[in-house]
Amino acid sequence: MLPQRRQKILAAIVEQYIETGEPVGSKALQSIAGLDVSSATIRNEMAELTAQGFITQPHTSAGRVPTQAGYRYYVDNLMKPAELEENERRRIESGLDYRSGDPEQLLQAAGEALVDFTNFAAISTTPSDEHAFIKNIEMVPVSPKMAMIVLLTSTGILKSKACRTDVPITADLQDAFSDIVRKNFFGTPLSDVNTVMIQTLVASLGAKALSMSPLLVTISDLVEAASVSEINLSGQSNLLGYKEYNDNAGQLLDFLHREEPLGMLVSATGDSDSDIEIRIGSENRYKELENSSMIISKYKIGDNATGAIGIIGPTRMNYSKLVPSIKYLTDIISKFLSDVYEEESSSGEEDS
Amino acid sequence: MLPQRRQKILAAIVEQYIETGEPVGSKALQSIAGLDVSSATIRNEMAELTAQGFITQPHTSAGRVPTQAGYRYYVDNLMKPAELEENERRRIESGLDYRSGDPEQLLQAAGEALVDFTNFAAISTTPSDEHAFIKNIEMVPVSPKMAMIVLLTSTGILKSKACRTDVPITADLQDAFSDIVRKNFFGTPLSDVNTVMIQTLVASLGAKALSMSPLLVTISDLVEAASVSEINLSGQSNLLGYKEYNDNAGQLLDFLHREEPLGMLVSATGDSDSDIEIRIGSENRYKELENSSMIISKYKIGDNATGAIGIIGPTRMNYSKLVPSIKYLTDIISKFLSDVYEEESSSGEEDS
DNA sequence: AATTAGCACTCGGCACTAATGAGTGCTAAA
DNA sequence: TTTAGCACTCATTAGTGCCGAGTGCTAATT
Repeated sequence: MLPQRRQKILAAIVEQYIETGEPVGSKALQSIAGLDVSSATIRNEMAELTAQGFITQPHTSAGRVPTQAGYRYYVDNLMKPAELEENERRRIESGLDYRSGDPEQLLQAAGEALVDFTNFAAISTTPSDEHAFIKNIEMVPVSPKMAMIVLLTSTGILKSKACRTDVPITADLQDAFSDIVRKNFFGTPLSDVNTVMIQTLVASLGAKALSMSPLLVTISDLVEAASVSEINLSGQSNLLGYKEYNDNAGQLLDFLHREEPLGMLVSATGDSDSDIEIRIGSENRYKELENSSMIISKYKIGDNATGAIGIIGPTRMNYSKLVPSIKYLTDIISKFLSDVYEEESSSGEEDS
Repeated sequence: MLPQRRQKILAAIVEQYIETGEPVGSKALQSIAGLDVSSATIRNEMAELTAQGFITQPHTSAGRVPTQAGYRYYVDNLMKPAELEENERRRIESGLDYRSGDPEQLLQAAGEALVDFTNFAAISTTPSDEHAFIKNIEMVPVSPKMAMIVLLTSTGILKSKACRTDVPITADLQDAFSDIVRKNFFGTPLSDVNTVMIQTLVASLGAKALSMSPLLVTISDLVEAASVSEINLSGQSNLLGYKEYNDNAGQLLDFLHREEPLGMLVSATGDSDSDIEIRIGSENRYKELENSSMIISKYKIGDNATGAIGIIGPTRMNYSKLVPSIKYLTDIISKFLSDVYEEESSSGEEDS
């Protein structure tokens, strides 16, 4: 635990640097930190802080800049989350007009809202729920030998895919299909649908197997697509503006463009007790992000389904403002989605 | 019409500059252009070309660079489109695995394919068809007072939206709904569905009006969403790498991020006789694009539905390679989509 | 009349230097 | 323990001179 005065100085350095982006010197601190000591005393303290690794100087004759450890200490011990103002709340809310019931769209919109509000890049995932089950499957003929299969899950995910059948689609075929679907798929957990299950089912169909097979395979594809939680990234171009990325912003954007690491980033959330997580610089484990921070928050639908939403930006970001903003957004999302999908997520359990 | 030799020189300048990005001087041209004349002669010709506005020099002691007019002349008169090699064709095709029958996804994938292939940004629109009609509407209950409405159009566009009803959803309600839908919407052109039509319909329902109204309004929303042709932009971050955008690439990305002008850009396609259009620099009418070129190509589904796909990049792009590539991609898209949706787009007309 | 060799000229880019000033660490006094 | 004072460091900026690629022009050549 740092002595009181040194804490004050560190906090002042971090906050000042976050605001201006310039290294902050002893003179400037004198007036900011509200300490009645001379710049020389502050310099001594700064020397200590430097020795402890909380701040550095970009070059000998410059002011100090927080190190990663400095930010970490600030976030953990010094920062007091700002209270959101009414108009800020409204600004966040206004971004997400929840017209369509589609969770994927809501999360997308939430991402955009964060982008607008924070001027950083936003990342979000659609809900994933290991207990999600199949709510409905419809078959819609679009041409003599072609049908659209539509899948709806208990978490509100809607997926569709065209499917070419080997035989013409008749009313009989449609009836048979909806029969099979009703018996074998309604209420089935997504995780239970796999290649083996489909093959067993096809085998049991006898004469109908030939005509049904492509349709059932399509269902399997759809379930797979619905199981994977999608990751949305938006507002990347905002990052260009920050001078900390200066010339090699392209490198960061390229990194963010790849899907895999993003998944890791988001899914890593969870070890912390609180549901908001701040990762500073190399805490992100990827060296492309060593100058970036993430603030990621989990949302919940009922007790099972979860997803995450957050931002990515330069380490120099206004943590004390952003944390409550993201927390607030997460609350809204949780509420929205729970309102729509929670009720029946439990009422349908009897079915499996 | 420029004299033969001057044409050769202009072509050589354009091609060399496209390749290297450096201003090209008289000496370099001597060896490239395959002309047996001295550099002095070439200089004279270059002076002429400069006077005619086809090339400029960035500064007095530099080589020449094509002007916009120079590119235009090259594209119109000198360029011979490169023959695509087999592996290039494969590279383009491999990008778009046409698994889902969704045109929106196909166009998205096609955009990505172009991004990978060209290293520029790609832009694409989903098909729009003034003769498109409603193929199917389904209602899927998701909770006691909540249903998902799914709309499928004759062009394969699938839209869905959650809808909260004022009264509990009963089997009766569902039957009534599907009855109304069958009678009033199946086969109806999208353009016929509007607020007036919905209101008239609601008015005619009598007792059922109250329970049906929100559902029908949702249909109207969906039709609207399906009518608007969506614009996809991808690969923006590729543009960062090009030195012609150097410091203000962010400005271009911001511009591309706004939707409205993009729509204008794509929809402006059409006056030309061929179905591929090249717009160089300020021919794009937006000053944010004065250093950019677009190559846009229209695809067709049958005779009615059309959309466009193309690329945006710096004016210094390899036109002779890109034009056939994009043409090829367009052909594939047209074929794919026509295969799936053309047949029934005509077979269903009897219904309205 | 067209082409070419030769030459003076232009100007961006690079390397080098000097001046500036913000900010530090250290020492000695309070 | 705090503070005033001072020498020192070093990024930044402006100024200077040189180099060389490439030009335009002129006069000679074909």
